[in-house]
Amino acid sequence: MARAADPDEPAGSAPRTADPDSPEARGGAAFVVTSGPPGTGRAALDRRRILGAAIEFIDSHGLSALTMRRLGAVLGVEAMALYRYVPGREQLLDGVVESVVDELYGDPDVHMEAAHGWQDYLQRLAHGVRRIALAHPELFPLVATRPPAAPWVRPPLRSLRWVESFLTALTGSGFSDESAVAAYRAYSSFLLGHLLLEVSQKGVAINAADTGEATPAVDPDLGEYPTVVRLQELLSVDESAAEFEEALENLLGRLEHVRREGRDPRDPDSFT
Amino acid sequence: MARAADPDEPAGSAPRTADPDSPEARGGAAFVVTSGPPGTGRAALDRRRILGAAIEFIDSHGLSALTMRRLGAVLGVEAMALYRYVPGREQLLDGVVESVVDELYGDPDVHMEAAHGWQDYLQRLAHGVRRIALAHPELFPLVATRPPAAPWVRPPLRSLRWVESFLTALTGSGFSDESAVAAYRAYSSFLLGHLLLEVSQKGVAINAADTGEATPAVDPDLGEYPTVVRLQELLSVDESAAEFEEALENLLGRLEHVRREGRDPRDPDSFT
DNA sequence: ACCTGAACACCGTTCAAGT
DNA sequence: ACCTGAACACCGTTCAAGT
Repeated sequence: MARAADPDEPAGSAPRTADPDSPEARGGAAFVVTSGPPGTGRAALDRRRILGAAIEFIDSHGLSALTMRRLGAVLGVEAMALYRYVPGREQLLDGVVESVVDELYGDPDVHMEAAHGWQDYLQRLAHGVRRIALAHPELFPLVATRPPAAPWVRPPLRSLRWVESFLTALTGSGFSDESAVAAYRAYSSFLLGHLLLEVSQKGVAINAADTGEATPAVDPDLGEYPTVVRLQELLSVDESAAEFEEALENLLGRLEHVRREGRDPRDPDSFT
Repeated sequence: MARAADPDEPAGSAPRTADPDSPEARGGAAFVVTSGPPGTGRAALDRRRILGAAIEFIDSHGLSALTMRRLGAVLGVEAMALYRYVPGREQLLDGVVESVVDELYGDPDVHMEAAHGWQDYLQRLAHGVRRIALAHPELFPLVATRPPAAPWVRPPLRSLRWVESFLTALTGSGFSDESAVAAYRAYSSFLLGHLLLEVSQKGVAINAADTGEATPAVDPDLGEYPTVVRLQELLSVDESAAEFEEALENLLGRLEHVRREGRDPRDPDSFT
């Protein structure tokens, strides 16, 4: 009988209280990660292992549950040991984001450079980023939202390696410098908007301060919004994949226009 | 100067200079908000006043600095007093987001319904949202990222009132139900992607766990990225306003196409 | 009716100390 | 060389108590 019965709250947002007695549970038994055969988890600590554990932890418990102490527990170590490999929690998160974005390099469907033309390249890159977003829905808001290394680096393509790859592919395919840069900007905005909303719609707590709460469910007084009510079924249909495809093709078409004109896409008749 | 909250300093734990007795200094003098003539700050506490103070606080100190205790201090009250008006910190943030989004209703340039046609309406609405984003750069990531009331509500147009307004305007202007919904989705993605990136580029710590740190500045080994180096100046030019305009007009053009065809915008020849 | 004091169960982080 | 114990300065939140 740890706590007195919750006084109210129909949708109890009660902070998860761990059994204060059990020393095992100190780090939160609910957060123990299956670590393979006994002994496996004892591997030497290093930065890569820590980042990997953090990613796994966020994927399964949400960002807000990630605590230095709990991450240590998952790795079989006290929180303080992590500071030998990572300067602090903020930098840990930066490392996690970098790590996740770098997964793209291991993606066999996304080869650098444009062997089959720039449109093919941007297609594969976009789908690679989308795969990452869907694989780490709890993490993608972080990718979208952490301050980039430089002001002109735009999430989600937030590593210089990808910016370089993008720009060389385009300038090497007939884009002027100006239009390559403009294309980078448009492409980033497109990816960020679509993927952030797709990931959010998937119902994940796309939330910087995630409470681990379930879906907020429908709303109270829908009576005031007749059109919303009438279209509710249409609104609930998930067409993300097709919409992503369509918007991507539209964007590529626009960029092709820009490329052929060889000038700035803000020019009024680039899109007439 | 004045960041008095420094928690560390190698010199060990010499007794903090701040007088622990003084109730004034408890919340951290660095966060005291000028509250007009003496006595003004003592106004009766209520939910609206609390939300307003929270918005002001986030605008000037960043999200991560917002603490129940500090917010209480700003309002001349202990943190515990806030719980009489707000269930907890998470719900405070939800209220803040709702509050900020509702600023749109007070915007004289954004009237509901489409007196001058749907394109004019979507134009004004987009610019209204953009004004909000730029007015509250520290807050916009929260608007973008908090879980919406229902899965089909898409930030940044995250109030049912605006969804209703959007959908009735479009269905009343010749859009089929399907294309009105598709337009809502495309419009949301466009706004979210562009504004999140614009706000981030403005250099604000567009950061859920903002450290109050300065800009990360340029990068280390730029030598490996020759194209980035060559285009760095172009990359640093801020063309956000023009890019927003261009992308918005392009989107509206696409939607007009969809409207005239009266069918799904995913149809392949909507955009040829 | 409205606010506070004191307390609880956490945090991130430091540092001397153990092995 | 690598990890831990203990401590510090915070958090959010509860609840009985004050006014």
